[in-house]
Amino acid sequence: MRTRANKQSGATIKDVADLAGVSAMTVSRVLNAGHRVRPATRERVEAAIRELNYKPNLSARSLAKARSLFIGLLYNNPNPGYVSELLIGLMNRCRQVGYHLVIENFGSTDEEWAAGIEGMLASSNFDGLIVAPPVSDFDSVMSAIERADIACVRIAPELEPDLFASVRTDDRDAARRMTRHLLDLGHRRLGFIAGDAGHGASRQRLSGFKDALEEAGVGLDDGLIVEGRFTYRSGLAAAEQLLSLRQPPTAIFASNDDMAAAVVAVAGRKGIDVPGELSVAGFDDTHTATTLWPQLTTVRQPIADMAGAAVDLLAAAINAEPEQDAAQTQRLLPCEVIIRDSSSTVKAKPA
Amino acid sequence: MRTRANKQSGATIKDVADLAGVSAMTVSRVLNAGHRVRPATRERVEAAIRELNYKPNLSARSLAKARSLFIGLLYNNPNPGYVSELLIGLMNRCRQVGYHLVIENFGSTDEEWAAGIEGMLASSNFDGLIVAPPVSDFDSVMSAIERADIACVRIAPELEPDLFASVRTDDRDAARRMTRHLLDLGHRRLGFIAGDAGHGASRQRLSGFKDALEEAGVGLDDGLIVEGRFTYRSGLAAAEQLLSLRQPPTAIFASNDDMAAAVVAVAGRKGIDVPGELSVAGFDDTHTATTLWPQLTTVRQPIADMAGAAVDLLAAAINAEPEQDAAQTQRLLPCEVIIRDSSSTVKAKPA
DNA sequence: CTGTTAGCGCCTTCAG
DNA sequence: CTGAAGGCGCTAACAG
Repeated sequence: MRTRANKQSGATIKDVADLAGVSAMTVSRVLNAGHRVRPATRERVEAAIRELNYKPNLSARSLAKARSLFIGLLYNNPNPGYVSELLIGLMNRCRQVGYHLVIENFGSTDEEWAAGIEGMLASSNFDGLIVAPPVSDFDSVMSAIERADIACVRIAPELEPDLFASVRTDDRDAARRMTRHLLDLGHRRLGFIAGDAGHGASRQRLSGFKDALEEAGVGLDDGLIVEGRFTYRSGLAAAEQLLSLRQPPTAIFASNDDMAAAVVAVAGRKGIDVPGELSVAGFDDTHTATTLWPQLTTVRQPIADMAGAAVDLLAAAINAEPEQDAAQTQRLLPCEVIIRDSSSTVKAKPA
Repeated sequence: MRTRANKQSGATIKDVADLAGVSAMTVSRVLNAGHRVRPATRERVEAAIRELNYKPNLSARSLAKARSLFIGLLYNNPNPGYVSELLIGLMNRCRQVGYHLVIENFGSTDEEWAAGIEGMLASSNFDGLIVAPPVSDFDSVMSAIERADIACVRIAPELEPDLFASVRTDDRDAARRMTRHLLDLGHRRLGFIAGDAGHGASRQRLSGFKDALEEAGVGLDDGLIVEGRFTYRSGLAAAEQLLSLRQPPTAIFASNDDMAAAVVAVAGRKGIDVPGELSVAGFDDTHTATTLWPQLTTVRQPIADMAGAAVDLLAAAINAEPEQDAAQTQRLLPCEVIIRDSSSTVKAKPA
């Protein structure tokens, strides 16, 4: 016979109950770990579940619990690497926790979102929302969510950090540690390519760079700090500027991988060996970091961890009693410094 | 008071029925477009739906229809750009059609999948499966799905093309058109960097290149075809080889963007201007294509279209009567040739 | 600790 | 063409 998409393909809670000689309710209880169940009965039920390879029907559960079990992801991020890792992290954790993830994307500007968000909130029934940057800083979106009184977690928000729970990475600390790595290799003339000043992460990374220099008692040379715009092309210009200095740096720390890749390219054109004569470090550990040769020493954001934390936080918010709007939790996750081939100890330049 | 995750946040079918002065059944009918409903009644119902902003409860619908409304995506692809675009495309279409997408990933080898797939098929209840490459060519996976008798669509399969419905891009045609673009620019000495011969797309792209040459009556010079392995580093070696030729090509078509980026890098080191003295074309339109400078002329796979087609095909398969296992549909989608800054007309080399 | 009762919101089936 | 009854699988709420 055909089994495809028929009734319940597997066993139902009733089957398990019968086999275990208990009522469906008891099975439900061992499943949901709420009420206490006598160990012996629990055993029998669990055995029956295994034997029948019973899997609860999510639709039925969701219907009975009056929870959609759906989480919406509001996002719009031009960086595919970030998105895919985020999505995968979110989905994995969602699956573990029993939620399903639905993607929503209304465009790239606050205005476009403003047009769509209200309707979405009214018509979809999400148990909660996870908002990725930069949407997590779109005014219209966040206030619409607030009005709708729906559980929400923001990822890497920059504005109003107390609005909803949030998860973010510690970019400043990461930049500090990467800089220390460069210092430990013996470098003293360190160049830094910042991102656009308007970007919060940009400022954090620069601060971390300065922190490390200060801690190490290495003087800050403003001429060695140039501003890029996170693009490859801006990195080209910045690298050109730094490497044309009368006394060029022996190491350059770029605020993202694209700009670091540009540094490697410029060095290549100028016949400067990386990492022999110039160490290069990036930030983000994107595809290019390992694509490039030499592979880039860079900072890896714990995106999967962030995703997991976001789901957990959201689940907590969904289950929390609305009355107790305790202070919103904020999780700060550490990044990882990944040392690859683009950084090495200072070598005497064979000028 | 609190509306969060309570009962049904919005209106139910009953509310709509009451407002329209009909029974719930009638509402259900206009919703599901099955049975005929008198135009006048339909009107009233639709008005009520709009007025109440009614959205059917998916869980209830799924429960009643005995369909999970879940689609599993079996995937494992190291390329983040591909994954994220695919995911987004799939989810968007799924949402339109009323399905939910659940990701499954058991690892990167056929063996790892073999270990997990059976259990998954037994315990999850997907209405259907979409299988992305390279999993779509894992023997153990495909035969397990066949045994489980579950609806399935494969994306870009290479082996046994008739097994299940499938969607793929026409890489050969795309390569042919890109090559023609280069020929149209006046190039006659065209270099080609192939991917690993084991990869089907690789062979397709090379064939397309040869097709175009033949059509244009340009002789094939085997010395101008070198094999890479789709990696940046292998592209470096290939470019080095091509550009060291006594009579180097004036244009190089690489089988993917990473290798094309490597060509640009090597040209840079050698002081060869791109596109002034050398035109470069890639394939895939990945992030690097636009990150790089000059931006890469490349081929864009219609990934979102493929995703949409895959969902549509799957929906059809799910709703089809199992008896009528008609010939499996295969959809072949055209790619787009994207002309950017890395290709231009031949210029006299200022040797 | 466990069972009973009564739905969740929608759709199938069968009457009108 | 439309309505009434019943159930999908599960879990609250209340007994015992």
